Amino acid sequence: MRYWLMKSEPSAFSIDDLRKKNVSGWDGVRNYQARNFMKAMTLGDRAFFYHSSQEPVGIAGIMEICGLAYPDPTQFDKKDPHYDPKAKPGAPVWFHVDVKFLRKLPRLVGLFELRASPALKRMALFRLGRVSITPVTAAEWNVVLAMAGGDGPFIDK
DNA sequence: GCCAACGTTGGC
DNA sequence: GCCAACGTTGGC
Repeated sequence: MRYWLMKSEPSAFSIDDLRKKNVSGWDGVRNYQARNFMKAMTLGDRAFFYHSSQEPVGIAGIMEICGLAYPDPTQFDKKDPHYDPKAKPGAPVWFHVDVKFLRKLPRLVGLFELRASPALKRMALFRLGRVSITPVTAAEWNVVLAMAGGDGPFIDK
C-alpha cells in the first residue's frame, strides 16, 4: 500500500462533501505530474485530504483509493470549467481515480505545522508545491497521524 | 486580492 | 527544441 496527498479547495470540494458522498471521482486535475501519480495508484492506497487556499490550510482527513485511474468525464464537457478541447472520447488526456471517505482527523493539521516538523522536511508537498497530488512516505504518514492526536492513539484502520 | 513560483503554450 | 509570454496555483 502506498500513501498520497491530494489537494482540494474546500469551497469547491471539502472533506465534509466527501463524507456526505462517501465515494467520489477526484475530477478536474489538469496537471500531468498529478495525473501520472493517479495512474500509479493502486486499490487500497491511502490519501490525505488536504484543504488548500482557504484558512485553515492543511490536512483535514484521510481517504482510500477505491477506483483505479479512468478518463475524467469533465474533460469532454464543454460546460465544465475543466473542459479540454484537446481531449476526445477516443483519446482522453485526463484521468482520475475514485476515492472513499475514511475519516476526518481529530483535528486539522495546519500547513505551518507540517513545515515546522523536522520529520516532514522532505515531503514532496513542499518540493512539488504546485502539484495537487503528491506521494507521501509511510514514515511521513505516521508522523502526520501522530500530530493529529485525538483521544488516545489515532489508529488508521 | 496580491503576487511568486512554476507549469504550459506557441512562435521561431 | 528553446524560451518568452502567459496562465494557474496556492500561500499569505
